[in-house]
Amino acid sequence: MIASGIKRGTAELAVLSVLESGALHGYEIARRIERQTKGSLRFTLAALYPMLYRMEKHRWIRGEWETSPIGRRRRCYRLTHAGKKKLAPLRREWSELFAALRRLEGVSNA
Amino acid sequence: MIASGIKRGTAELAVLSVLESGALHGYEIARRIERQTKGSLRFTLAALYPMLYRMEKHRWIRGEWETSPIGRRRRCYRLTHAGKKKLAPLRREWSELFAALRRLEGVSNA
DNA sequence: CGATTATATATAATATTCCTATACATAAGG
DNA sequence: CCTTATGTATAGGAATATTATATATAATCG
Repeated sequence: MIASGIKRGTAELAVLSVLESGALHGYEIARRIERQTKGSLRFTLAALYPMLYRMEKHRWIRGEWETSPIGRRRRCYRLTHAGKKKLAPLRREWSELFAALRRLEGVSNA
Repeated sequence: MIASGIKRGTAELAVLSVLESGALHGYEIARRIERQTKGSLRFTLAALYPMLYRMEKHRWIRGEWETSPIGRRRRCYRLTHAGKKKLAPLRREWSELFAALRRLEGVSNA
């Protein structure tokens, strides 16, 4: 797993990315991030929930309570229009960071 | 410039990277990072100095007071053996983070 | 000749974002 | 019955960046 100090700031991008393909609830968001990154990126739920609340406050996502097939209540989040618009510049900024670190020879060019 | 939330955690890698090619003092480290990344990555000196003290405490760098040609006192830092050994795994971890974000389609594959 | 910019280091107060620990509640499997 | 999985939620703390401030000197510009 990638150390906490290094992955700092990635949660926002990760959440927006996994929500792009459809609505998910918090617990499932955590699993998707872990699975899709093959375990490299992993967030505790204690980190994820406050992040989701912040993002909802910013109007990038919107949560709705629903009931699962077995009767569990859970909060399902979907990207808002503002959230979709936020993704592109966020990705650009991350790409720029990677380019900057490559220029410092901080990471490989592969 | 890349926003603070995103670049969080890069300072350590950036400092080690610019020190790899030779000893530098704090003020110059800040300039090198900014110049080499074409302004993408920029740290305030108030962030850099405590970072240098931490890294010296960890024995990754060692500082020595010297006097510049015009008589200014400044603290010159160079990588220690431990600091050089730290760079490789740190770079691997950052590469792994980039790969993880690409798998989430959070950034371009370019 | 005075003001600003550049050089150089240092600390205090604050913000953000992650962590561990804890709490609650239910279902499924061994 | 006990553990693991499913779900959401908050408290307390750690790490790393920010702005603001302080000190001190040299160079440059109007």
